[in-house]
Amino acid sequence: MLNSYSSADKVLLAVDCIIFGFDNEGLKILLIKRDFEPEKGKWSLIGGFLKKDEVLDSAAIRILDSYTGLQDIYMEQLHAYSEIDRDPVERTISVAYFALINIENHNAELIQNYHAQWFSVANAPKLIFDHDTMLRHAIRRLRYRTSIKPVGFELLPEKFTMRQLLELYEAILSKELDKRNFISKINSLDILIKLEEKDMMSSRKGSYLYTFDKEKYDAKLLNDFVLNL
Amino acid sequence: MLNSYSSADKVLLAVDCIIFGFDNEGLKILLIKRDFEPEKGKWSLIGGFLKKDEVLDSAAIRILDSYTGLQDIYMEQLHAYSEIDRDPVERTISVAYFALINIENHNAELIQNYHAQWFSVANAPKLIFDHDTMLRHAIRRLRYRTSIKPVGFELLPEKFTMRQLLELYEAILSKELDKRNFISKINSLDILIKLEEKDMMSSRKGSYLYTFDKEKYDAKLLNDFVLNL
DNA sequence: TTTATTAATGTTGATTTTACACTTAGTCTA
DNA sequence: TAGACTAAGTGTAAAATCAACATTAATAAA
Repeated sequence: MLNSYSSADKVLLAVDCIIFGFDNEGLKILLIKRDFEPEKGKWSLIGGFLKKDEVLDSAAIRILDSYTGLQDIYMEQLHAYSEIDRDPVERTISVAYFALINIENHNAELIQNYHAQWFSVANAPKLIFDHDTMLRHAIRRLRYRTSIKPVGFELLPEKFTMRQLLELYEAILSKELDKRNFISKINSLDILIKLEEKDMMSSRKGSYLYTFDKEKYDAKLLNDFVLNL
Repeated sequence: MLNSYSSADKVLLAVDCIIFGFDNEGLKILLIKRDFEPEKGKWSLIGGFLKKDEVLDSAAIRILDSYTGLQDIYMEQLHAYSEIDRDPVERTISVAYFALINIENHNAELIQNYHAQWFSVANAPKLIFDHDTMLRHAIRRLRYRTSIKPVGFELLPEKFTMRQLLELYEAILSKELDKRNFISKINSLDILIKLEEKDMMSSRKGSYLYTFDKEKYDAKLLNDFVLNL
């Protein structure tokens, strides 16, 4: 009978995380060198299995924390992957999540212990199973998400310059943007605070630091914006 | 050990389908009156369990077919829902799919046997479990999807009038659209064939029938469009 | 042939988007 | 301390797109 619970099959459920970071070299992902079979020694997304009494979102949070030591991170469910032989060991359905982290904050020691490593998205190694597909989908989703929600800031330090923000969007979209047009579009969203403070690292003149004004953004109770870059 | 397959928990995986249809009354969904416990007699999305050697997409196709007799239907995975007690009988994770069907094509006898029924999306009954959430998400996704891909046509007959197309988009977006602006935006996509034939049902004058030009659309090898209505 | 009904069609002003280059501030060095 | 260097900061004009709006056309019924 179609709807009988008892006769239905149970399956393994995994969670794989596409962990994005950003630095002055561009958009990065955190990968791990598998130290167990199958595909030992190959590069892989960071993942784990769902526990019986755990919600998918929590599993993703747990897995991210265990590899990076980070909490309170922006994560979003991407898609469930279920090809029969996607994992050669055993039938496993994987629900992919992507995370946006400030690359400076992760626990370096932890990721070293796990043989994890940051790779430029542009020239990441071939990944195991269907992880390349997951990554491709994650980038597509990231482009969409950053065009309607203020989540790009998750990838930057608390205080950032307009140039950093510009380069972040350029990295996400894989295309060059016009500086002046970009700045005026960002300013028209009216969600940044321009600080007194300047960043003196990048130039003699120094450039103003900005910070995302979450209170103001939330107070608008608004629908998503449309950021056409 | 975190990555050991054998010690990981297995869970039940369900697939629930949000089946959209459209007629002159507006956007509809197909619901079923549950004839088993729990929540017997309540309205529910159409669903079933994933089989051991089945891919999620196939399960969704199988379930849709079994309730409507339809094949070759546009379906898209929506999201995986995993709240611990979402199904009170047993821990079940459900992957929701939505389907777009031409409402005239379904097998009426089949859906009658299943006590399935079409409801206006606008005033659908309260659904069991988290199915209301799924429906809400499906509508949001449908709005997005139809704004970038030519999938709205899936909800219409092979041949349709501009008025039908307009009313479809109005139903999807829950807002009125300007007829002239709508038509010129649609025409600028250049993906419809205007037939000689007219539909004489709706008026004395009759209105031209159109059909979606899939060949032309595919031939463009293009990225998604942006339909700003 | 008049009437009634829905289909079909274009223009204008407003807004948004794009393309584009010079000045400024501050540090370094000669 | 003057001049050179470097990235930051800033505005405008032309083009494209969007939004608002009303009349004529075709046909069947009376």
